[in-house]
Amino acid sequence: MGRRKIKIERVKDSNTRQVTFSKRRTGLFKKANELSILCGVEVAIVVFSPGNNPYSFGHPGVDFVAAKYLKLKPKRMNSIGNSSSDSPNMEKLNLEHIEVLGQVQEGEKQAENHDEIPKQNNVTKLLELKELRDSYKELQDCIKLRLSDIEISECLMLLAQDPVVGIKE
Amino acid sequence: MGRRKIKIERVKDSNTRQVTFSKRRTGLFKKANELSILCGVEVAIVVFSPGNNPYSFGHPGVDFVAAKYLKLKPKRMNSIGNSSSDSPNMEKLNLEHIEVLGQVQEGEKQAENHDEIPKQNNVTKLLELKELRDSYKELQDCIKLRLSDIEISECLMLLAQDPVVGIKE
DNA sequence: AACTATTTATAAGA
DNA sequence: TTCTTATAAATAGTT
Repeated sequence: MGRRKIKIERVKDSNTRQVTFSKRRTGLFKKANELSILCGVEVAIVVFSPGNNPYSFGHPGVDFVAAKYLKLKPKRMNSIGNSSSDSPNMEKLNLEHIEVLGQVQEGEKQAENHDEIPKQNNVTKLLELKELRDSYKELQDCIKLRLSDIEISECLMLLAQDPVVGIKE
Repeated sequence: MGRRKIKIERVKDSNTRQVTFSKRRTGLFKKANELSILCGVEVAIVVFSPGNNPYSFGHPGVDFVAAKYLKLKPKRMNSIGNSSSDSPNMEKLNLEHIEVLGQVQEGEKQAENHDEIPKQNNVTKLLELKELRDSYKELQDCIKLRLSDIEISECLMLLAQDPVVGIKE
């Protein structure tokens, strides 16, 4: 859409990135405004700049649309402690979650115990933070792994159910 | 941008309006996605269709960006929210927390995308994915809760270490 | 859902 | 930063 075609990937030069951000943010908000008028609909956008400054657009207002959207969300279910699933996969997944959760909490409890020891310097705190960070990393890895498993199994299932005859594109 | 130039005003024909909405919503989300990648920034969009159905796009997630945005508004916060300014370590921890949450939500989004593959016989799998998302949410909540505990305990420790003589601001 | 004539957005340059 | 402009991209009306 300019003098040259560009790949959609992070712009390397920080200055160019800021310029691109300004131009495209303007374009995005303009499009959102047109959409809301043409179709008579409510829209809200929030975006943080490369420098982490917030910019927003909303019709009739960001807060209004956000509130309306967030009201829809309370569709919460309990699945960890309460195995409402008959699926063996889910069962395994839940067990795994519980296990990881336990590990995380154990790590955190250790950190808390260290708190009670007469504090001397930042070394203890740093260790705590490191532990906590490691716990998060572990949890994150576990979640990604389990998600991959589910995704793969679903792909296989789709293929089995509905054999590929032709692939478009 | 089409066969003819149009005025930016509410499209009268209801059918045309719905078509315009679909096309432009797709375009808007695509632009938002490009912006977030090109500039490495966080963005969230919520829009309600002419039929009042919600559509959203977000990187790393609508809720994530919304929460970050809404946090900016309450200028007055107490203990937990402000603790970061008293402790460089806490700052790092908070950033890490945000990062991890973002990555988890990114994983969730992948699951959601698979959700949208239109297949009728996948009810069971879809339910599993739904539960998976819910359990992730629960995990997130749990992590947030534990993090609050840690924050509180660190605040108490800092106070014990360094009794407050004066409170700035 | 595709197609395409046009309009619009924008990348690079000034 | 703001303007210019060649070119890429989006889309209005059509099929």
